[in-house]
Amino acid sequence: MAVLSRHVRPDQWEPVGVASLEANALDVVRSGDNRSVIAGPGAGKTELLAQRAAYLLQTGSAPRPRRILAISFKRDAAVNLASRVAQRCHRDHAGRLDSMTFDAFAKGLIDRFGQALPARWRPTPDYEIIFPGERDFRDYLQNQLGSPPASVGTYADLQAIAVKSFERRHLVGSRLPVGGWSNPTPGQWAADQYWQSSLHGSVTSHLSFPMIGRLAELLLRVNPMARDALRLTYSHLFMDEFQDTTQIQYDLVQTIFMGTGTVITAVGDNKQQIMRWAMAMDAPFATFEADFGATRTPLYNNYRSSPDLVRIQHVLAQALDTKSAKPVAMAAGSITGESCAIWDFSSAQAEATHLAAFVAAEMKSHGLSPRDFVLLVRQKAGDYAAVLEPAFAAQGIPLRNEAGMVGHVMLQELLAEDACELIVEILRLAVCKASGRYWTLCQDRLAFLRGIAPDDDGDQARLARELDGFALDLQARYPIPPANKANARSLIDSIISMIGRDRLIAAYPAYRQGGWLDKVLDAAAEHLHLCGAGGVNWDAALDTYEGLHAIPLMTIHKSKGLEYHSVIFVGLDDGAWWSFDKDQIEATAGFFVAFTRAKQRVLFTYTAHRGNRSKIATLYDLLRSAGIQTHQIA
DNA sequence: TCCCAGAAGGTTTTT
DNA sequence: CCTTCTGGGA
Repeated sequence: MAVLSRHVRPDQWEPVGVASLEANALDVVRSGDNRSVIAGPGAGKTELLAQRAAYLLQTGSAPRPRRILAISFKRDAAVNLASRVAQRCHRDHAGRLDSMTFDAFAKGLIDRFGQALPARWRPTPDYEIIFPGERDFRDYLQNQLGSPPASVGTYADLQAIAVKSFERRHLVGSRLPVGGWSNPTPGQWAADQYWQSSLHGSVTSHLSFPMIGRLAELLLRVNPMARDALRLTYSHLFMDEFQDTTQIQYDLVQTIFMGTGTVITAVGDNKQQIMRWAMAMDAPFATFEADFGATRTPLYNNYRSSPDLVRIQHVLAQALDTKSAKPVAMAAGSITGESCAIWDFSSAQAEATHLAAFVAAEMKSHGLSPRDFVLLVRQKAGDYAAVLEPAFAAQGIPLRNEAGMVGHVMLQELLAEDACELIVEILRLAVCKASGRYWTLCQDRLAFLRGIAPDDDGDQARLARELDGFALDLQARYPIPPANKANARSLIDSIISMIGRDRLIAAYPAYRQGGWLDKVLDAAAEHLHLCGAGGVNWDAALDTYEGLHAIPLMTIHKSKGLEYHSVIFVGLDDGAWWSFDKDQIEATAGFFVAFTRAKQRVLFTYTAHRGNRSKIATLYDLLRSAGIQTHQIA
């Protein structure tokens, strides 16, 4: 791959690392104005941003020392974009892309400039972060609020505030007034009381991420110096998954960048908007286009799914947006027979047995791995896992509930933790036979943690010797995986002390707060000892640890952005889709997201035992109108 | 302490 | 849609 640090002329720039881009994508890559890119599933939205970053950096359209800011929702999306750009660009170029989550961006602003906030809104420098579940708005509203002044209202007015919408509507519902609310409603008064006690009620302030977002917006509104510094720093802004942008995020971006020369590219798919219930804006694209004079540019290609699945997707897409254009299927189909069907079962038990046998048979006959399949559910993954897991185990296929808890940490979260990744890499290096690539991985990571430059041969060599010695020692002490949790924990502790706990905390700010690092390490120990049980060897234990040969089970929401050869949606019934009437568009969007994860095949299962199919009849009608058959299986 | 009726939850990310 | 929690009363 061409990795150049000198500039390329814009007219000579070519996309890097992909065969081609469709015309509109290339247009967006080279654009110099604000764009909202609406693109369906599999259109290559992240790839478009990666190519645009490469173009701007390599042609000098984002001129040094100015930078590109890429804001994502989720950590993995932010990391994914950064690594794609790093693959395509010289280190000097890639280093001018700041790819981060919205929350990391807002927190960074508060950490840098927060002390410049007016006293009434100023958090302590060592403020703590409050996560959902660590606060109780019900208790606050019912028990901790005093009586309001007569000008605000009565005690009964306060009790009338809905607990469920207090945070969304009052606490972080709108931009914060610099001098406080001048004529507060009962809701605003209660919100202000909460703000003041969170900021000034104890030695350290306690803030949630939505609150940090609101404070960051206020900070930049009242502090033109900080705001101008950002405008000057960033020549370009990317926003991924824009359909799920919240008002808090939008307001911050608007305060910083509206009416400036910073060029914004917002990318997403309004047909995949499934977060409105969690504060996402109603029509973010239209608002953005109106406020920023952005041009809408759709993408038409689908690089993910077979032509037959793309055809069915289009039927669903039209239910969400009558004007949606038919995508161009770019991937080939590989399934003989039905690429989509509805399977009826007499019981959840029969369903589990049959699905497990089906997956096992498909793996065998078509050389597929369990990771080519996904079991999707609407909600309560644990309930489904309880029935499906034994059936798949009977076929020799482990099932992994991504939302399952290991100790106090969700499995999916645990495996994505930096500390956890490092531990696995070091274990692989030390105890596995084919450990080649882990040497480079560990060496790079440890060099980063210790601040050793890539070209510092002396220190790099010393690090390599230390790693080598540590690996030999570990091999000798743990010839087989640890048999109990205490053993696993002491193994992990010795790895952590080699890495350097302080260095870990310094490099990853998340470990600075609370007992998160210890929660992660404890969960890692628990998981390691469970995976090593039953006298398996190290390779097998670590494969299980990483879920390499397990079929994943997850909710639709967790599957967003992922893709699989075959999608098996378990439970297409009224029970699972209880909220269907509340917001039919959003529910159908969820259905669309589930369907569009598949590259080759989608199966829906139903059993009357779990519920009817009258409330969601429109979903069944859609499938029927796309020619999909229902089969009574067992 | 138990029972009952009505309310609430479920689908999420983030250092 | 079904399950679990909550508060008030016995």
